[in-house]
Amino acid sequence: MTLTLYNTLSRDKEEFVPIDPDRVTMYVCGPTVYSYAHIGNARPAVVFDVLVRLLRHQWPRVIFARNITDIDDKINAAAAEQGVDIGEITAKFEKIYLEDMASLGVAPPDIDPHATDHIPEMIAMMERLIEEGHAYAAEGHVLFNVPSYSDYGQLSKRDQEGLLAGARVEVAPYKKDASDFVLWKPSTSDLPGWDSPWGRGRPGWHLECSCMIEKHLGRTIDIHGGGVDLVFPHHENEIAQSTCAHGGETFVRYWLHNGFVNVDNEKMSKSIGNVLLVHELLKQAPGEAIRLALLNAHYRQPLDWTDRGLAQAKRMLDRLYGALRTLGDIDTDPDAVPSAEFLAALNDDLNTPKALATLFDLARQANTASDVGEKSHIKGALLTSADLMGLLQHSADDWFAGGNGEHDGIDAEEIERLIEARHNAKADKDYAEADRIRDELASRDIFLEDGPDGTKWRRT
RNA sequence: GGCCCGGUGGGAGAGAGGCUAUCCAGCGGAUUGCAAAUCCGUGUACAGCGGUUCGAAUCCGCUCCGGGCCUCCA
Repeated sequence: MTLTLYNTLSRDKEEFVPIDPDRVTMYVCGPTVYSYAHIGNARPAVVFDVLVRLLRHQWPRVIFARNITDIDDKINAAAAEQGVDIGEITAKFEKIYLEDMASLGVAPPDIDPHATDHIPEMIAMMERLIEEGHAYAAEGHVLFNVPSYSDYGQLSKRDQEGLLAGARVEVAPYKKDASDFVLWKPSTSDLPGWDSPWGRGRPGWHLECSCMIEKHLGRTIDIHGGGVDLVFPHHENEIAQSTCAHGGETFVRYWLHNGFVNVDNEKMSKSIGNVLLVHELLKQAPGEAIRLALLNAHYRQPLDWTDRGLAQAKRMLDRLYGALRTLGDIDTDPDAVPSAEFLAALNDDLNTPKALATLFDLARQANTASDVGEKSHIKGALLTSADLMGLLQHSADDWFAGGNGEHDGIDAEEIERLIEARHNAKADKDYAEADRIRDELASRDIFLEDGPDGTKWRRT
């Protein structure tokens, strides 16, 4: 099946054809680890996790790298404030990031390169760029000379005049051109630094990705992803660095960018105080519901995060798991594959909302099917399809036992005991007692569903 | 100012010239000891105004409104 992807470079959907079908390469900009991951950090992680799953489904070998930025002025500031080494900050928040993403069903990448492990590569690339006349040293800095690369601006569709007109930052005196950007900057003794031909310093932001891509994936990769806010300047600068360091070779063939997450129609920001952290949201809803809420809109559209939307995502999963529960002990078709409609939706530029619609279609079929073979087939299609989106990763019983994440008190054993008591009451036609037990459980957020196979329960 | 996105029923959200999107919520019915779940049915949706067309939510133009990026940002 043909995969089409919207390429920011062409501003159009293109058929995805890897350079080497036996080695598909993809890189996504990962987090700067200086604090807890918020829901905006989670969107690209989840979205590109779905893309990797889809690529793996259709190509034999996919190499996926997502970096960890572990040297950055925000990290330095946090370390200074807490009086600790930056390594303490980055180790702590990298671990938290990985745990939070795992809660959302995001699989770890094949490679997770760290910026501080690639200082020699960065120095080497800067030396190459200086030799080729694309970069220069000045006052302990190394700067990329933007006018030296005539195609600069191709990704963000900006010309260099426009850049100058829009420049809102005071131009440093050591810059040859106002649009030049920093590859390396000097560190004072109180800041982390590494020895270099230009003195003790630390890397600028953009260079690490170019170096880590070159080292781990190659000079030309198939897909590079990240949030739309990275189009300029980060990705534009990556293109400039890598292309110039590689004699003009194509750097990335398909550029993919996910839309922003807003909260109640406002941009998340510390000053507004509406930054939603993943580890806080996990107290409100299961990780899979958060994941579904992120996949309920097309990845390129802006996503407005609301409590209502998250609650809806939870209910949507209730419906899908409800269908699984109806299927009960039916064996999954061992030859199961994702449904054609589902694959077609995902292959159309990762149309996850449409893919979800096909999942609900399967759920309805599951709820109405009577033939065992048919049920087995539907169950297989539902599970394998959902798996490509990282959904339905639990058993139905576990899902309904879990409720909205954190819950108190009553355990499954006691619930089962009360259900047994109610069953006996019903057998004695003592409906008053049966209803009393139902109400008692309901008051503790446990809801019963009588069915032909006995009584099931769910926590809300 | 430059560049780029959007405005779809009560809510979320696909679709992109003619064909039920789907989900959440609501309402009616079936089913149920009562419920829940489920099934069936139901909702005068495409910001406005023009234009193209046999036919426009979809194409074109204009207007209004909202949002993003423009060297910290996912």
